[in-house]
Amino acid sequence: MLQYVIGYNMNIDRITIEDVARRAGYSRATISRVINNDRRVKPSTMKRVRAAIDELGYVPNVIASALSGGKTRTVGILLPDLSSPYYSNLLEGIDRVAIERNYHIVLKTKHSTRSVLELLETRQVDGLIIRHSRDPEDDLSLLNRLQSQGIPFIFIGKPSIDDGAYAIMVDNVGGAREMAHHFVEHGFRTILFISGRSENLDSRDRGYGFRLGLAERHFDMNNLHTLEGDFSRECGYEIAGRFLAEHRVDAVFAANDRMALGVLLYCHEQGMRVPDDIAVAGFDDAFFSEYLWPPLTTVRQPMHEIGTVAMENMILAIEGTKVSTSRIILPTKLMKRKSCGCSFDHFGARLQDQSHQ
Amino acid sequence: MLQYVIGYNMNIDRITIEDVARRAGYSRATISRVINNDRRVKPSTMKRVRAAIDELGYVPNVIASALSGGKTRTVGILLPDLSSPYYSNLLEGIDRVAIERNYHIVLKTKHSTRSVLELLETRQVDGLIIRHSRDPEDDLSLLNRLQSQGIPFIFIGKPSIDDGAYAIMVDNVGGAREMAHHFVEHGFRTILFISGRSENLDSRDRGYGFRLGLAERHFDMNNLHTLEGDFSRECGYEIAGRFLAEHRVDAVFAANDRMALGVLLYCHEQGMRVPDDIAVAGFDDAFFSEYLWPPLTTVRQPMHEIGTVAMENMILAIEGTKVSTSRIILPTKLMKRKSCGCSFDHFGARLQDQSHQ
DNA sequence: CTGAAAGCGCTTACAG
DNA sequence: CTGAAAGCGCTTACAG
Repeated sequence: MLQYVIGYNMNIDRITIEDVARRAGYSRATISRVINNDRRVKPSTMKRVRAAIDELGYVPNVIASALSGGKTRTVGILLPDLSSPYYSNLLEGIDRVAIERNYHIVLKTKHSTRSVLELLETRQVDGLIIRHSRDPEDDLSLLNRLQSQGIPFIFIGKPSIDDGAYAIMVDNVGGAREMAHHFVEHGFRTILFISGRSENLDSRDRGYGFRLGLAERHFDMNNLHTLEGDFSRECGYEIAGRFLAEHRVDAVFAANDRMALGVLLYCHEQGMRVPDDIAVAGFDDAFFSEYLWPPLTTVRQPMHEIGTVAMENMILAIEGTKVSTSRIILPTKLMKRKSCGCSFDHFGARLQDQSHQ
Repeated sequence: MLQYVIGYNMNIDRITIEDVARRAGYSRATISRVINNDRRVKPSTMKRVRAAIDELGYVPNVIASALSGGKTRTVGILLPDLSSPYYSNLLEGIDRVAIERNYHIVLKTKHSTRSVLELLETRQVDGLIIRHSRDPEDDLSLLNRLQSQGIPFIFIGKPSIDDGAYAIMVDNVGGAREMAHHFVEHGFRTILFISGRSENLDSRDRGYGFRLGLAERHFDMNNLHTLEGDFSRECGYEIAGRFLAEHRVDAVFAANDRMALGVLLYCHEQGMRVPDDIAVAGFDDAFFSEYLWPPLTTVRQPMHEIGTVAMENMILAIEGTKVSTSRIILPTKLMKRKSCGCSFDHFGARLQDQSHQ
């Protein structure tokens, strides 16, 4: 039987800074300085202390360190929610770097702002990576706290505050522009673009990039129709229904994959063949996109890389390194699949590299 | 500009146990006892102290608590990996309870066993929820540590050690049995079952349940063909190719969704219509299954509920409550979608409830 | 460049 | 039932 023996301090005599001090012949203070890379310690003692640490296999107790004002080697990750699998790649990227650098990550969702404040107050985390939700108001008290306490934080996506907050973003403009070029290569003459809400920054950038790309290829802009959606599947379905009943276009580009999915569903229902009768593409490369029928051509956000870059920069900030830029924009990748008219077999992903290039 | 002001203890004078003690007119020891629900304190002082805590809005510093042998209100979650979105619902379930009960969760993957040991040694976590990977060897040193230190741990799925370890499991037998009944209702006379590896416990249970269910409905077992797969998409594709080229069956039941996906791909390639020419079903209700074409009939593992139940029991264990069973089995749910021949519109999920019931 | 000492905010035998 | 005191394992001004 599993025994819930609790509370007894069965200390498997852990090696402490005291042990190292004795072994190395220095004070605890010096050992601490070596651990924290204090430049004031003489190189030779540094060496000796390090040797003692290795011999004993000493690992600092971050709990004690945190309590006395040091670091915890832990960073908090704040996500809008966990219900959808949208963030698994992001998390994996973050985790990869965490493992490499021996950091811990504690996961929080937007529902627990109070709990996040507690993390900060008690110094349980050294920094915060924030993927903000739609509505930025939530973050305000949090941001104040972060700024006043001088705790490093990094946004994933456009930050909800302006003044130079650190952020990792995605090249929405470039991604949509590339899609536009690809559409023109396919020879599409009439196109429907379904945007997100007009106030949404991602959607705006994607719309801008798409128009830019079409213009560059001398597409007749009179044949580009634009309708405003809200990023939901239902809305994609509805707009497709409303528009396609009366107009005919060669292709639809939705500002995200969920709306593209809605369009696809409408087409199936109406017996329109994709891509033969009409091409469809989206943006995000969401978790479901390659499994749709037909597999969805889309613009991949490099979520994994966003995670690694965010975490790497977080660690730099925590460890006090000056960072030159406060914003980093990562390139997207056009995922050509069947829904735009490119041809692949049923294992799609496998043959991805064959087309164009 | 974001300022990385680090290391300065800008203590926004946090309220400590000392403040509460003064306010309530008791010693720090007593306050601590109240916080930890020590039964020895007199009800009346309990009341007074609680009042003081409320008035001051005091929140204990878990870091300090941990250092002196108390709890951290943090539980570690150990996952095989984060690369796939398989665990997002599990995480969400865990998180929901964590929020409710004011716990933190720190996320770890199998690649960082050393780092998990560190968490345990320094008492950074009060307990561990473990979703083990295929190969249970990894866990051994970890398990020893857990048992010798008396730290509560709970497995998701069949545990890799036998002796009564706490585990939350899924009713593989019941789920597959229900699928068998459903197959018979559809009138299938010849069936191919693709199992997982013979040593895989999940696969065995599913195979057993499926045969059981067929037998119960007087299915002629001579018309059940069984082939061994390995849970991969490629293998499902291959086996379908090998078998269906020479035999004809009414339906295929794969022991997991990835193999069912492989079967689907093969059918598309060969121009076999699903479900008209052949029905296909899987097990898991993986993240992609409802997005396949046609949407895949499958057995849902209640991942969200597994998460909540695991976390709830973890907290019980941490807080020293005796728990009567060490194993909990949660029911599955048959997700009837188009691939088995049930009919739905393209929003599948929406109409789910209409059939049978 | 290094050490002695105070302190971080709790918990828990030990007395009473 | 409650308090005084020691201690958890670090960090960091302050001296030297």
